[in-house]
Amino acid sequence: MYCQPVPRTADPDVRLRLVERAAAMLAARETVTLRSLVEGTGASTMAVYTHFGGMPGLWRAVRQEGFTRLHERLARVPRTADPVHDVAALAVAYAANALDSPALYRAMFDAVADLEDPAGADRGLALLVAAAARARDEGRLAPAADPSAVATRLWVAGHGLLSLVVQGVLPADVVPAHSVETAVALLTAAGDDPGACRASVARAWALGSGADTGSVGTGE
Amino acid sequence: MYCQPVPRTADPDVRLRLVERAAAMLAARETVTLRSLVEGTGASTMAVYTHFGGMPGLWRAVRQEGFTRLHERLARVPRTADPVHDVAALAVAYAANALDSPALYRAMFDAVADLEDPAGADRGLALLVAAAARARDEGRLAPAADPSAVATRLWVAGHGLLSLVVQGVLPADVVPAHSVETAVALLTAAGDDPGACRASVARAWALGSGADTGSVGTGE
DNA sequence: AAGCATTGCATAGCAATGCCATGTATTGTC
DNA sequence: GACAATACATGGCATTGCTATGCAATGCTT
Repeated sequence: MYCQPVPRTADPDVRLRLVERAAAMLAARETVTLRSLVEGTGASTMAVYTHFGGMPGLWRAVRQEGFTRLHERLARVPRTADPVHDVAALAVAYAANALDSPALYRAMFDAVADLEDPAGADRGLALLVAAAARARDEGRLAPAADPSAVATRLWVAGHGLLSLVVQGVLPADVVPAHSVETAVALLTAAGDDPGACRASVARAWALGSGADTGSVGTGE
Repeated sequence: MYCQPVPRTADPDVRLRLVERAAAMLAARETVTLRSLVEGTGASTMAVYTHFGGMPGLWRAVRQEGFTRLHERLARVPRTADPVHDVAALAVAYAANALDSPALYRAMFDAVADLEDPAGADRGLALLVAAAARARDEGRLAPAADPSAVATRLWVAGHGLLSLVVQGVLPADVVPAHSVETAVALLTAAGDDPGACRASVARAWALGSGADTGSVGTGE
């Protein structure tokens, strides 16, 4: 294969280009191989080795990019006067992110224990923990409720649902109803009033479909 | 590589041998390649193609075997007078199965939509649905509760937890506590009495650690 | 019982993959 | 302006999944 002699200085950031191209190929359902990845970028296969040390390193960077995008999306969720609504809104954004790029979501959790910056993946969860803590502090959850535990349960349940949807086991249209029921169960168990809880959670999902946080249900 | 001229008749079942060897290699954390798989079985690489059509077919058979073993384990869970306890006992067996062979569990859900017999994977869930239906019929859950929906929520949450544990994101020792809290929340939301529900679920997990259904907590 | 098609597999070789040794061009520094 | 360091292109290597070919054993047919 011939690579045009692109000037050295015109090299904004090969790392970024390669990671984004890998993510784009994932989204396009193309198989990402070393050679198919560099094809079209004007780079040779060695670029992958100088920047990532090999294909495992590239995948690590791709997963990191996935968690970065997830965090950015979660951070865009506005804070309202209803903390339980905000907890659910974070779940909506999480689901929308996964359904918008299911292949990337799969790749993220393919070897999620192997990341460049493991703390980066925790930052998203931290937003959920903070929202849960606010719900407790404002009296919606029981004073003894552990925000970290509640957030973890929500995240674990959401991940289970989305990983199964992303793999085609469950259809995408079950996500809202399933999420609402599970979230209401977990948050009610944490002390919230059942009726108020359902209202808050349902409102987040109703708003989520079509809002700028990304619509849920247009996945795959 | 030399393969001893084993007599043709002495061929109990190459399919079974290959699938079991693949599962054993997964458990031993060895990478399963076409050649490393057949090595030691006295078979050549062609056996994989005559029986499975290729490596994807082998993996399909391995996943099927995983779901078969899971179903056998779930079917061994005895039925007691407490249907909510039985629901939780199925969850205990499910978790024990996953933690006993984490690599197989990962492989099962690696492409779970691609199975020889998709209905085989549903048979395990059917046991959980039946237990939930009994809990409703015996008055533990609300009459309007949908056993299928309740079972699915339990399974989805359990899968989320176990897939994260199996990948090293969460430690295995959080499984019992997390499972109890989530199951109590979901079953209480379905209508069970909070106190009775917690007692039933906690008893199942207390018995599960060390019973012949397989101990939970000795994973990896 | 002899011929013959079928089945199951061993051998060997192919294309593609990830990886790396080597050489080379560009950049920054003194 | 020489020099070291960096970044990358080239080419080749081992391994992977796969398959074309041939052979041996089995079972059916007559």
